Amino acid sequence: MSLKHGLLGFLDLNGSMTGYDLNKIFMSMFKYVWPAQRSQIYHELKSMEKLDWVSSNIIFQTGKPNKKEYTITEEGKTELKKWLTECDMRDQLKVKSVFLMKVFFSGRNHISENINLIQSFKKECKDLLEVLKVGDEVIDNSSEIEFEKNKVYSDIVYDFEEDYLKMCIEWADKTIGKLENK
Amino acid sequence: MSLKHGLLGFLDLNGSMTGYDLNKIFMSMFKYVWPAQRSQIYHELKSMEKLDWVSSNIIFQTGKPNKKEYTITEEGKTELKKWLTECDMRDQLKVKSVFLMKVFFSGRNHISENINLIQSFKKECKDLLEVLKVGDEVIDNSSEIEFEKNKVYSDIVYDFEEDYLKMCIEWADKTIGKLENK
DNA sequence: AGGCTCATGTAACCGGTTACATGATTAT
DNA sequence: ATAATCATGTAACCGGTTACATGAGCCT
Repeated sequence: MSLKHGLLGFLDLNGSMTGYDLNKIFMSMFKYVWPAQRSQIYHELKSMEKLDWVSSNIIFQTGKPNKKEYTITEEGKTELKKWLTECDMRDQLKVKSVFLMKVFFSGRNHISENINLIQSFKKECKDLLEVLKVGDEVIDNSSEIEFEKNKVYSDIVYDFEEDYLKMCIEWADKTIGKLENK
Repeated sequence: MSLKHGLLGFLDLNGSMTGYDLNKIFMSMFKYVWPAQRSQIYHELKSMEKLDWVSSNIIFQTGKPNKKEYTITEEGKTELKKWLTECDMRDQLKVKSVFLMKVFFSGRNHISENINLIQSFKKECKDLLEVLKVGDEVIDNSSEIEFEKNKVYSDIVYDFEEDYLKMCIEWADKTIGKLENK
C-alpha cells in the first residue's frame, strides 16, 4: 500500500506532475526499491483523486497529446506526513526472493548446476552494480527536477542498494566456495 | 507466482502434507524469504489440485478435525523441475522496501527524527539476527521433517539472511554517522 | 475461566501484471 | 521507412491480505 505514498512524495517535491512524468521518475529512481507498472500509476492517481489526496487539471497541447497534471492537496500532504512518521519496522526486513527459494530446493540438482546458478546470480549483481553507478551520474546531471534538499537521502538509498549488491556478490563467492569443496 | 512452487518443493521433500503442516513450515523456514498467508496456502493447494500438480485424500480422525493430505503428482514433479531450472535472474534483485522509500522522502523531517528512524531500523535488524540464530537451532533439532540432502542449501539461504542483516546494520551505522555530521 | 492447538475453509477487497488500444510528432 | 517519444487509458486476470466462521480437546 505504498505506491500511493511514493507518488505523493514526488508530487510534494515537484509541485505538479503528470502520470507520464511520475512513471519516468519511478522507473529511474525506484526501479529496485519499489518497481511499479505504468498502468498502476495511472490507476493510483485516479483513486487518490477520489480520496482528495490530489487534484488534477488538463493541459491542452498542440502537436502533442493533452496532459493531465496532478497536484497534491492539503489532505494529501497530511497523509504523506502521517505515512512518513508512522513506521513500525516489523515488515521491513522481508527479502521475498524467488532465487533464494530455488536455492533452498536445489538439493536434487547436480552441484555443478547449482554452482552455475549462483554464478549467474553473481554476474547479474555485478552488472547491476555498474548500471547503478551510471544511473547515479544521470540523476546528478538532471536539471529537470531538483532534489537539493533530498540529495542526502537519495544518496543514502543508493548506498543501501550498492551495499546490498556488494553483499550479494560476497555471499555468492562464499557459497560457490562451499559448493566446490563438497 | 512462486508460492505454488514452494509448496510443491516441500511436498516433494516430505511425501505428503496438509495445508496446516505446509503453513507451519512456511512460517518457520520462509518467513523472510517468502512470507505467505495461511488462507492463501489453502487456496493455492486447491488451485494446484485443479492443475493436477497435486492430489489429495482425506484422513478421518477422532477427537481432532479431519485432515486433507496433499501429495505431489508426476505432473507436479515435472513442473517443479522446470521451475528450478528456468531462472532468468532479471527480477531477482528488487529490494521493494517501504522503509527505503520513507528514507528517500525524509528531507523535510528534522535530522534527529531521521536518525531515530535509522536507529529503530538497526534495532529491528539486531533483534531479527538473534531470532534467526535461535531459529537455526530449532530447525537443527527438528526430527519431524528431515532435510538431510537439503541441509547444505537451507544453510546457504540462512547465510544470505544473516549476511543481509549484518549489511543492514553496517549501513545503518554508516548512515547515522553521515547524518550526525551534517 | 481463558487461551492455545489442531484443522479447514469462505468472502470481500485490494494491489499489481499483462495485454490491448490510439495517434501525432520527431529523430535516425 | 522505422522507431522512439509524448500521453492516456481500459480490461481481464491473478495473487495476496484481512476478517469472519466453526468446534473439539487440552493445558494452566
